[in-house]
Amino acid sequence: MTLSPNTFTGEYSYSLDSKGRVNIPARYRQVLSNDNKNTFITTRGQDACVWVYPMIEWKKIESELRKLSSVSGTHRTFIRQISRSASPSTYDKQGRIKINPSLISYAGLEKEVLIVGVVKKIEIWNPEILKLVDKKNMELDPNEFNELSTKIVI
Amino acid sequence: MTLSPNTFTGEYSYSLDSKGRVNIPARYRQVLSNDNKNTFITTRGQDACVWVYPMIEWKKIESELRKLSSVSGTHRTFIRQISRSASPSTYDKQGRIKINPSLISYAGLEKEVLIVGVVKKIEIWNPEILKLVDKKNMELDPNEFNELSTKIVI
DNA sequence: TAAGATAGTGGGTAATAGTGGGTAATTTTC
DNA sequence: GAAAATTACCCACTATTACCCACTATCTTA
Repeated sequence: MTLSPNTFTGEYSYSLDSKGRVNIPARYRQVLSNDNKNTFITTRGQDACVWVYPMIEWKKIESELRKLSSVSGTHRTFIRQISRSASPSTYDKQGRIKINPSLISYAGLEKEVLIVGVVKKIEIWNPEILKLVDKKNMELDPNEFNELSTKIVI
Repeated sequence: MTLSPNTFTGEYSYSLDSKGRVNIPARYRQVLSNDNKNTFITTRGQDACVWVYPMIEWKKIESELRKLSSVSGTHRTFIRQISRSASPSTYDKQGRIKINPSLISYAGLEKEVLIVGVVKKIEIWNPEILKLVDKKNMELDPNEFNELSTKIVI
């Protein structure tokens, strides 16, 4: 099976163990390009979840951040917010990465987690929370969906 | 784990000891390029924190300083401000650098400090103060902030 | 469907990282 | 130039992490 490199789709139900480790689905590891060196960057998602970027993808963000100036207060704050929660994690022989305690509590993760591929990155959710967020979004944003449909054809 | 050299992300809670030393997280030391000779430059941050530059990165700022006439007024003031309180510090065998008393009082540091990687440099905060600053920043500039995040992160 | 291979989970242990403090060397001050 | 203060260097203890091994479940293939 050869899909586009560094592209993630589908969802998987996995478990977060007592040491804060989660397995990255084998399917996802298989599509990683070699220049990622088996490393992901975990960070806070916009929603209440953990975002997991393949290293290569994160480096693009990093280089954009490097271009911002520390003279501007807004830029400084922005860089800090994005950067502080980002930390690299190379997966072990069993394919697991470590999630920081602060990210675990931010995303409200418990033993059972849902891993969702969202094309360029991976999201890790507490399944209960995702259910709620989904429900809320469906009700709230019909306009945005319409707007999206003008941009993307499925 | 192979990240870009001299690039810092993530946050760590460490302690400032009675001799004014703080540990530089091992992760940060590992990504330092060799030409830094284990040396950082500490200086006043624009916000109420201590900025810690790898020596190489600092040298770029120094060369900006030499070109003073060619940069804008605000930039010039900015550079002068951080330049005047800058001092080098090589970390010891345990990976600790020394922070000047004047910087400690400027940043209001106490025993527990928060070390934040902001890409090109490292910030050292009193966690209480950062919390307040965060809160204040939330109220500022939501537009510019959103613009940045849609452009860079999503 | 049986057997081998692959994937996911749990836990033990050696190595590394962080913290505190002592002492000798160096610098500062009177 | 001597005393005091500061600094640099070293050692030791503890907590944390990374690495490894083993077991079970699932998937694949003959």
